[in-house]
Amino acid sequence: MGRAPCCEKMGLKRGPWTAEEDMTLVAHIEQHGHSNWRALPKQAGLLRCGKSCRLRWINYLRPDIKRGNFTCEEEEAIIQLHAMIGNRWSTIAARLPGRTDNEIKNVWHTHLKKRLESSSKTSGQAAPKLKAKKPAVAATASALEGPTSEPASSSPGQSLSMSPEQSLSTSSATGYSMASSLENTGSSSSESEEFQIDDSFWSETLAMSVDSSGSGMETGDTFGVDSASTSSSSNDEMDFWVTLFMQASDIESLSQI
DNA sequence: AATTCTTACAACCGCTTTCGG
DNA sequence: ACCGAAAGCGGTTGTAAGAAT
Repeated sequence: MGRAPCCEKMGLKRGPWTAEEDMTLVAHIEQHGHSNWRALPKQAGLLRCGKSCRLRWINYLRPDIKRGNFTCEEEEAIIQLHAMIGNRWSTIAARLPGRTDNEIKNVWHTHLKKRLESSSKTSGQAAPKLKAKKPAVAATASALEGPTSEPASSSPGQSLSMSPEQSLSTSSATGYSMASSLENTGSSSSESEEFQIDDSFWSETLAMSVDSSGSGMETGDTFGVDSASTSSSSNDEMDFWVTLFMQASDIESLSQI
């Protein structure tokens, strides 16, 4: 089937967004919504393709975006979730209110991954501290951030309600809690191949877990997701499995004592 | 002070999935 | 049931800013 080109490239602007474009996009979405991304740039008078507009809105201009450095809890959550479900950035992002899949992906590739790699090399030793991150660059957005925008440095406890005990007790310094606890259970799989769950697993398990989100576990609370609570049922189902894995990890780590 | 290297992040690309006719 | 359009997603790239030399 003939796939539609991602966008007509003729005359459309690319590259970094200007503050003016941002304001135009925000104003248009606030007024008309974004029911049709394809048509939106034309309606708003932007020389961008709809895809670019959508990305800019989702990753940067949305009012509920939380900017600023990731908290330890958030990083820990990313590491754990990634160990469980792999590169499903949008799913991970759904667990971290205010964070986008793109942002999480970037954080993973830029330092979480490196941190894990270096700590696995120096197994047992604490991962070397990464140098302080530069303050979040919000060049154009800073001009847009109104009084309603969340401060860049929201309180750690606020972003994730997962308690330190919950998040840290299950994890070694490397963050490979799930992997290590599974290995400890006798799983012979190596670190690289542990927890390779294909999509069929998730589709099957999610299909089986209908209504399982009400199983008494505070799944939403696990990561303090208020947005997730209003999202699709598939997120609830994912909640269940995420929580299940984390609890299993807890049990395993307890059994080691 | 100038240059080079490294890091962080915004944005793009292309594939897959979903939806409507 | 089929097809095409649109949206969603993850991988990758480009580049600005900071650090190191």
